Amino acid sequence: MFSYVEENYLKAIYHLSEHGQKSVNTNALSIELNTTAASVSDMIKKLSNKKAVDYEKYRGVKVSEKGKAVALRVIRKHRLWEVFLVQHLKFKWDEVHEVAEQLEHIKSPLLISRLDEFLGFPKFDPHGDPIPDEEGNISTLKKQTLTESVIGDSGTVIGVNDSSSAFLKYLDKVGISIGTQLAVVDKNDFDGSLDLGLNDKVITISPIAAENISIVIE
Amino acid sequence: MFSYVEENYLKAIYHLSEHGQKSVNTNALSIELNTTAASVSDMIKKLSNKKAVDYEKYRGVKVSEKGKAVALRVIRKHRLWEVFLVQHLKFKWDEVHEVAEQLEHIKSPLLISRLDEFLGFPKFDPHGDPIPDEEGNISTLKKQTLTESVIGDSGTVIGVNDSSSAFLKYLDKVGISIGTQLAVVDKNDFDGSLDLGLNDKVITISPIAAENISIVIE
DNA sequence: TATTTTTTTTAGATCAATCTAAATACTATA
DNA sequence: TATAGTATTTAGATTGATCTAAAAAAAATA
Repeated sequence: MFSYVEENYLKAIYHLSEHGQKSVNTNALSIELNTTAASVSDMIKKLSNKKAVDYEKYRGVKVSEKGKAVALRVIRKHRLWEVFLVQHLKFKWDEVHEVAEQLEHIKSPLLISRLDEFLGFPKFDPHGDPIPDEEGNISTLKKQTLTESVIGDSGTVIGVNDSSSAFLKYLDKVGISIGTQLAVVDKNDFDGSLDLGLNDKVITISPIAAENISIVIE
Repeated sequence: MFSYVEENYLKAIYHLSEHGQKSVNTNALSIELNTTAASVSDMIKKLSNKKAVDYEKYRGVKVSEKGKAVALRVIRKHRLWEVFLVQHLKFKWDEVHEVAEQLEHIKSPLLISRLDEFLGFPKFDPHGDPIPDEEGNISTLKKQTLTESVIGDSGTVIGVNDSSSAFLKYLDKVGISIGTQLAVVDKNDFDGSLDLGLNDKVITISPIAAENISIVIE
């Protein structure tokens, strides 16, 4: 139905439009996709004929409902593969993008539903971005770093922003991993450290660690 | 270096030539690749310019050392992904081909070496075909069904030819899975059943089960 | 061996995706 | 509001992969 290239255009339009809200101009797309404005113009015309985008000449472009569904399916695949790469193949969170860009175009609904199941139906990717479900529903929960959190916030760890082995080893030692439930018990202004409640105990982490741990509030 | 399409041609040439031995004719390739003889002619010329095949007009084509290396890398990826799909995503052995045809073209050496490690460095895919290593070395061990085995043969289970859930449940019950070491202790001519030694015990399986279990002799 | 049949290659076209250069439309500013 | 500047689209070409139809070579057969 949609080619590899068309899928990439729809994904880029969806992203640049901030989830399909505002319309996207040709130049922005040509930069995002590393191509020329002329090529973008051509492709938009094609996607418009296929009813995947709403387009008025010189006025920019938006994804249609149909195009949005395509984009969300591709994003879902991208993020599920990222989870697989990080959690099972020892990729660092900053190494996954290029490979996921390829894997996201594999066409097999069975593959993706099985992968989702294998991964335990994750709701966020290793960067903390939400994974759309099969119907394209996407969580509006926002990730935040522990630095941004306030006393009383409690939620689930969904990712880390530093994937050095030193940091990962530290996280392992203090008992934090993806999925860990925790609460911000206190913030110590004098040095920026945080007291976190996890399970029954309270641990203290440095501001540097806090900056690199992302949670979603539930 | 080589496009998706070029990789598929090299793989097809390698397969039809029986591991690069005999030369392959245009018509056979056009059937294998579901295309026309004219297209094949064009592409062979291109691959010949890239030194991936040895080609003389009207005389057929063979993979060069370079082309063989490409083909083996693609085959390696295909078979590793098949193992993943069957062992971790619950695919039946006869459902994997189409998806593996796509996955085999993902370009990332890191991905493949990590996948290999994740899978435990398997030597055979779920169809019993050997998986080339990173250097393109490929086992010459031949798979055989237990039906073809003779008394005294001992080896490792590398695949099953029936992936019905009934059969898989049966295998689980009798303690046979991929990787199981077993020996053919006896064959009972009157009903075709086999006595197998595995671990310390001896079990008897029907000729139907024997037909559907493949091993390699070590 | 001459002729027919089959296989393979070439010639020329098409399609998707891209490009450069030129034309056109919008926007900002004097 | 005219005009200079920027953004966008169109025109026309290119590249990779494919096709059909015709020509050429090889193989089979009378």
